[in-house]
Amino acid sequence: MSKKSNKTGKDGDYMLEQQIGHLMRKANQRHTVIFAAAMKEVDLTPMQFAVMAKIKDEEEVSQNLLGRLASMDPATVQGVVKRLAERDLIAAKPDVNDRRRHLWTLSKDGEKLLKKALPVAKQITESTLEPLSQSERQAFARTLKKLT
Amino acid sequence: MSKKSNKTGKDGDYMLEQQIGHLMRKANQRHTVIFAAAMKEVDLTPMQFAVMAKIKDEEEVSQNLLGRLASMDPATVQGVVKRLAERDLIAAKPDVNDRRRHLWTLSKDGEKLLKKALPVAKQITESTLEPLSQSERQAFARTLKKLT
DNA sequence: TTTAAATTGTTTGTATACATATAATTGAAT
DNA sequence: ATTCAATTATATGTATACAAACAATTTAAA
Repeated sequence: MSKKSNKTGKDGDYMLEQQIGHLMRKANQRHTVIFAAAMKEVDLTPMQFAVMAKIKDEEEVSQNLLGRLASMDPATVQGVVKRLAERDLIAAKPDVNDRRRHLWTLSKDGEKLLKKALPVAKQITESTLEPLSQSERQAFARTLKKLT
Repeated sequence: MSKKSNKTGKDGDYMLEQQIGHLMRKANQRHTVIFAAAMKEVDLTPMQFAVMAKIKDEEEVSQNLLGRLASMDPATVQGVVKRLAERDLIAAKPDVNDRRRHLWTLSKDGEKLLKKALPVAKQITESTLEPLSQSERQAFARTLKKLT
């Protein structure tokens, strides 16, 4: 009666290993390990790198906008920029038009480090997707975008 | 020359929104929101629920094994069980054969709560996958398992 | 058996992640 | 122009997540 592919076992049991949340979490864990290993030299976390990449795109960004661009909470982005600023990789100037805002930019060191980090980041994406065929990669990305 | 589907932009620029790590992170964020909303009444986080589901499967488990079963660090599982134990949802007895170990079991309250949480968890999986067709769901799960 | 190696659990420190609350400031509505 | 609402950044508290170091104990090896 019950099929082999049931996600809930014969007694309606919950099978953690079959749940999509668990699978996403584990895939993410693997990606995080790959990321940390590859970025060991430049010493950037995924979110630190994302923030720097976004500042580069925008040239000058307020902290909140930065968060929205990188899909981060205002409270979370606050800590990320704080740590990057402590390392003098980014710096903030006051916004003359809006005294609430900090406008973040890359420092010279930040630009230099990001230049080193960018090809590493591309390699990380490649390594993460390595177990998949080209068509699987495309389907995977398409599916993830639907889940956003 | 450069194709529309390039992940790196015309100047070799890094496009955060196209990177698989970013997409996985955002999909996970959405799942987390769905989880928290659905589990609001029983008040269990994803990891708290996973730990309880695994204890139910095993009847009695040591803390470290619990972590391995739920793909958690020993240091992380420590905090999760601590918080569940504080709520008297789980309890530990010493292992007579190995004095290093705690054997965790569900309490009466824990069993009762888990019984309420299990159908909610299934609903969470369903809601998370809702934007996908049946075949997309299967492909997605298969792909995630490859990335594990 | 005694020493060495591995396992179990704890602790500390760093980094997200997000809810909630707050102060400062800006923009909109009247 | 004044009040009200929205926005920006900060601060606090809880919950993962994992590296690194550690004490207690068990297992394996010599």
